[in-house]
Amino acid sequence: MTAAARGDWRAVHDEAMRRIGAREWKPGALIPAETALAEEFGCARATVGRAMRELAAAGLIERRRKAGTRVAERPVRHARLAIPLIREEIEAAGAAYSYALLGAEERAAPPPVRARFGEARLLHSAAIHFAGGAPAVLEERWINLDLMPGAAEPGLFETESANEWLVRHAPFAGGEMAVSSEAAEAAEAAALGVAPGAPLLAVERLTRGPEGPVTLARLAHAPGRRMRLEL
Amino acid sequence: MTAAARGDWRAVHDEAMRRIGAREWKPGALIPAETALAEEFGCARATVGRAMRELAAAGLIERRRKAGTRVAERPVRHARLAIPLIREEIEAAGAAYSYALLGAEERAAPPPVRARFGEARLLHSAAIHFAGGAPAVLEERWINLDLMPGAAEPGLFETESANEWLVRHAPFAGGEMAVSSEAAEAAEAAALGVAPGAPLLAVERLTRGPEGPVTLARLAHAPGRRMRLEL
DNA sequence: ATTCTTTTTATGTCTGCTCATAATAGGCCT
DNA sequence: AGGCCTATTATGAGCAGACATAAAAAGAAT
Repeated sequence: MTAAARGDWRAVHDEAMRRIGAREWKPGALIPAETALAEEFGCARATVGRAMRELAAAGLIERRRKAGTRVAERPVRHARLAIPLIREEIEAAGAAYSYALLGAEERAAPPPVRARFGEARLLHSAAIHFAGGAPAVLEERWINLDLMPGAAEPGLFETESANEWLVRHAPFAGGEMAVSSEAAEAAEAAALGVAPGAPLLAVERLTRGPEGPVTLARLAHAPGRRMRLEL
Repeated sequence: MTAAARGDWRAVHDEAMRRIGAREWKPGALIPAETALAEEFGCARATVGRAMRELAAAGLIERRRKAGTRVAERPVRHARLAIPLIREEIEAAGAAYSYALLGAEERAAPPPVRARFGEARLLHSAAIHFAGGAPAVLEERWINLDLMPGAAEPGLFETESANEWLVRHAPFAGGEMAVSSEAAEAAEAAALGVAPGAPLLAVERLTRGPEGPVTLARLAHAPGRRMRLEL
């Protein structure tokens, strides 16, 4: 019969997922070829292919030409973290957002920063984000002026955070992020209004454009703040 | 001419990405319809569709039937965190892995845990993961015995961590994760061999199967450990 | 037996074409 | 104006057939 309707590849996808979950297709084992599955489900090979592509993207199966498709030995699970603007994050929590720039100037960077940007001219900025008047996040940032010369304009980050300006103006091609827990140093503690040694959630984020690294930011979150991810 | 070769949709994808990055297609603006792009690129509509589907999945564009495709106002960026087994994470860092079970028993859970599992019978377990002999991660876990009755077998987690057993046996349908920075409490500090109040990276992870919540884990990472994500 | 070459095969992708679906836009009636 | 109905249209999905590509398997040559 006509099959199709409103989601044929999804039916294949779900059934395959069920079989994997039910161990009908065991971890590491080969599963039938696309042509065989197409015949079994009474659909075109492309439709099975679509379902399998989604499963592969989710890490549930591994596919190789000629070798065939096998169930992932250990499904590599991924968690997704939505990266909101800090302003939106704070406003979503129902608190009033405000922002204060501590400084922005072209400056020579320390070696660990230089290592990522090479010989580029760099703008350094520091700022605090407040939630309901209380300091929530301390932001320290380096911006590649060779790639983003517009960032050097004086007073640019007085009212809008560097992050928001960059989101609107910087091309994006990828990046990395690292999260750790660190004891607040004296300067950080003073800026955030917490005791020295208080546990901060430190997020370091390097953003790359197609032509190279654009910005490196370190966000120190005050104790009590959480990052939520989905998996 | 024949075009194609090894990735025609990828060429469309990359060119679209370039135009978005270069603001040739402005945020919020409609972009040409699939048919128009297909003509421009000299390929089939399905090929353009494939490229656009990937861009939509990446959050760069938003598509609606009839309304057309528009560039996302503010590209929702997200970072991907690969969730490895703690053993693999430690071994990948070049340290010797070992593991000690502190206890595993059926137990009544405190209200915040009950809130997630409802009336299910729960197994509680606690364990430490060592990297090169030094405590690295303290793991406290609740397992839904109604969904995973096999977890109740005595001695099961003596040599293999609950996490590894669950990865192999528990069906997976989704979950949530939260990361925060917390000061080590007395008991945690003693178990991890750090000073009370030391900054720990606390990861709480709830894993759901198709029939309900399977396990809730809290991993307290010793100071100095980092979580790396890609964006 | 080992190494090189050829065949085979499963996936990856493209093309044209058809139909389905959702939402807008326009027309019609009150 | 306001509300309802219908036509239009961009995306979503499917099918059959074709060719491309990578890798395994089989065969040939040393």
